[in-house]
Amino acid sequence: MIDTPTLSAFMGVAETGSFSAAAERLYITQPAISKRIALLEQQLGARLFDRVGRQIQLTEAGRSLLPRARQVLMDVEDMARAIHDLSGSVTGKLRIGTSHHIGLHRLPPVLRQFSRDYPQVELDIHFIDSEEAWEGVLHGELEMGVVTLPPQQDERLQSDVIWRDPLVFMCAPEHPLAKVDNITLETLTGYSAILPSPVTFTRGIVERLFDEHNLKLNIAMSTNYLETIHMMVSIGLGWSVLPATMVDGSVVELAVDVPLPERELGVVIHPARTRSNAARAFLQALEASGL
Amino acid sequence: MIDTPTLSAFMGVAETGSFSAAAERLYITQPAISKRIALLEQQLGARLFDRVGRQIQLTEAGRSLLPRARQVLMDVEDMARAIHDLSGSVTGKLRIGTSHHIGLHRLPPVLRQFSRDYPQVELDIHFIDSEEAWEGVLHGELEMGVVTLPPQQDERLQSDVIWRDPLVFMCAPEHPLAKVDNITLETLTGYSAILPSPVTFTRGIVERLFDEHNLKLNIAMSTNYLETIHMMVSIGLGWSVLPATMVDGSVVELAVDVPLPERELGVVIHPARTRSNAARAFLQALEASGL
DNA sequence: TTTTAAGATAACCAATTATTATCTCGGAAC
DNA sequence: GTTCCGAGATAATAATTGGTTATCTTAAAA
Repeated sequence: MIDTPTLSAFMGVAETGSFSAAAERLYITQPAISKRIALLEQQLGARLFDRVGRQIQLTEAGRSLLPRARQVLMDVEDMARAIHDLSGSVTGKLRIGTSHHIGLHRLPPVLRQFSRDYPQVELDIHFIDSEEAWEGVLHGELEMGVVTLPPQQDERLQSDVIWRDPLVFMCAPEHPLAKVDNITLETLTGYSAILPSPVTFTRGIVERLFDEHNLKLNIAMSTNYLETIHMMVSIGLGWSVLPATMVDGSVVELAVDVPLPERELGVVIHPARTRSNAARAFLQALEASGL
Repeated sequence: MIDTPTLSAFMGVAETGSFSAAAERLYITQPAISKRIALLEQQLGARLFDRVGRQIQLTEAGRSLLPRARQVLMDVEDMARAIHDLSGSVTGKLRIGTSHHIGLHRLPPVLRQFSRDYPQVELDIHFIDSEEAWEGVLHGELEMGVVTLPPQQDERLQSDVIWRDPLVFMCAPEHPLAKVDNITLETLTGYSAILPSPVTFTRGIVERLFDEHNLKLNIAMSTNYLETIHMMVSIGLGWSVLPATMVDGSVVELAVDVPLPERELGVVIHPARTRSNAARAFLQALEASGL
C-alpha cells in the first residue's frame, strides 16, 4: 500500500523539480528521496520522472499522479484537522433516556436552553422507565439517563443528583382523608392507595416506610405514569404519594405524622465511556438547572 | 503525518468491532493493531474507541473518522490503479462477484474468451448472492458484480442490462401438471412449489404475480441455488419458476395462461471509481456476449 | 578536457514496526 | 460466589524499513 510519506516525497520532487531540493524541503537526505521515488515507481509500475541530463521532468504517469497525490494528502490533513476540531464543536446526536415525569416537569427549561445554545445537536429523547434507562446507559445505547436515582446505585455507572424531589401524601379535596387532621400511617391503610408500579424506586420508598411500621398497604391499582396517578387521585379514587410539585388545585397534601424521604432525580452516565461534546454540554445545562 | 497502514488498521477494527479480528484480517498480530490505534489516537488527539468490558465501540470522533478514512483509502487504491493502467496494459487482478447461476450458464463463454485475450489478468470470481454483490461493489471490495438486476436500482451504483432471461413455469415430465393443458395460477396453488429463497428478486417476481391474483403459494421448500431447484423439480418434487434456458430433457415448460415477467441479468459497477483496464476489457467482453 | 552538480548505488546504522510472552480485567460459566 | 476464558494492554525482543554517509556515474558548464 502506498503511504503518505512516499506521496509527500513525490510531491516535493514534482514541485521543486529536483530530488536534492525536495530532500532539503522535507529535511531528509537526497538518497532517501531517491529511494522513495524508486519504491513508488515500482509500486505503480510506471516511471514518474524522466531523468534527462541534470534536470528531471514529470512523465505522463507522473503528471496524472500529481493532482491525485495532492488531493490525497490534503484529504489526510483535512481529516486530521476535522477530528481535532471535533474537540470544540458541539454537534451530532445526543441520545437520552428519561421518564415521562422528568421529561414533563423538569427537563423543559433545560431542553429549551440547550437547543437554543446548541441548535446543531440532534436531540433523541426516549421516554422509558428508570430500569431501561439504566440498562441503556450500561450497554451504550443511551449516552445518558435522566431519571429517579435509586437508593443504592450500581457500581458500574456514575450518577449525579440534579434535583431533590420531596414526596408528599395527597388525595382529592373531596376524599374522606382530606378532612382528617394528623393522619397516621395506620389510618392510610384503611383507604385504597394508587401507587407507581412495584419496580419503581418511588414505590420502594413507600413500601419500605409501611414495612418499617409493620403495616400493610391497601393498593387499589398501580401504573408507572405519575400523571395518570395524579388524575386518578384527583377524581377521588384513592390517596397516593407523589412529588410535592404535583400538588395543585385538584389535589391536597395530607398531614401525615411521618415524614416521607425525598426522591433524588439526577443523571446517569457510563464512567468508562468518553462523552460526546454534546453530552458534556447537556450535563452542564443540567447542573445549572439544578441550582 | 497519518499513513495508510494506520488507517487500514483503524478501518479493520471499526468494521470487525474487534482488535483481534482486525489483526487476523490484516495478517498481523493483535498487539500491532493496539499500537497502531494508540498511535492514531495520539496523532489525532482524540479517543477513537471506548474499551468497555470485552467489547469496543466507536466514539464520536471515531464515527466521524470512519467515512473519511474509507474515502482516503479508496482514493489511494484508485490512484494506484489509475497510474498502473495508464500503460494501457490489461493486467492485474479483477475481482468480480456473481451468482452461481450466471457463473454457470452465462459467464463461461465470456470468461473463456476473456482469459484467452488477456491471460495476464488474474480473475478472482466470488460466488455470492446479489445483495452481497451490491454491497461489495459499493464498498469497493468488488470491482463489478454480474447479477440479477433488481426492479428498482440503487442510485449510487450504475448497472447495465446484458442479458434478458425469460422465466417459465416448469415441472418434471411425470408430474401431474405436465399432462394438464391451459393451466391457471389457481391450479398451481394446488401443487407444491420449489422457489428461490425470499430475499431474491426472482422470488419477488413470482410472489407479486400470485399476490396480484389474490392467490396463496404453496411453497414446499426454498433455496437460492437455481441448480438445486432444477434438480428437485426434475425428480418431481414440485413445480417452479426458472429461467427458460434451464428447460431440458428432464423438465418441461408449463402452459400457464398468465405471462411471467422477464428477469434482467447484467453488470453493476461503481460510477465514481476508476475502472481498471481489466474491468474495461471485461465489460466490453460482456457487452459483446449479450448481443 | 576538466570541473561541477545532480541523481544512483552500496554499505551501514538508526528508528520504526512487528512478534512473542505475559499481564489485567470484565464477563460468562459453573 | 469462584473459577475460567477471552480480549486488549504492556514489555521485551526481533525484524524490517527507512535514513545516512560515502562513493560512483554522467551530463552540462567552464
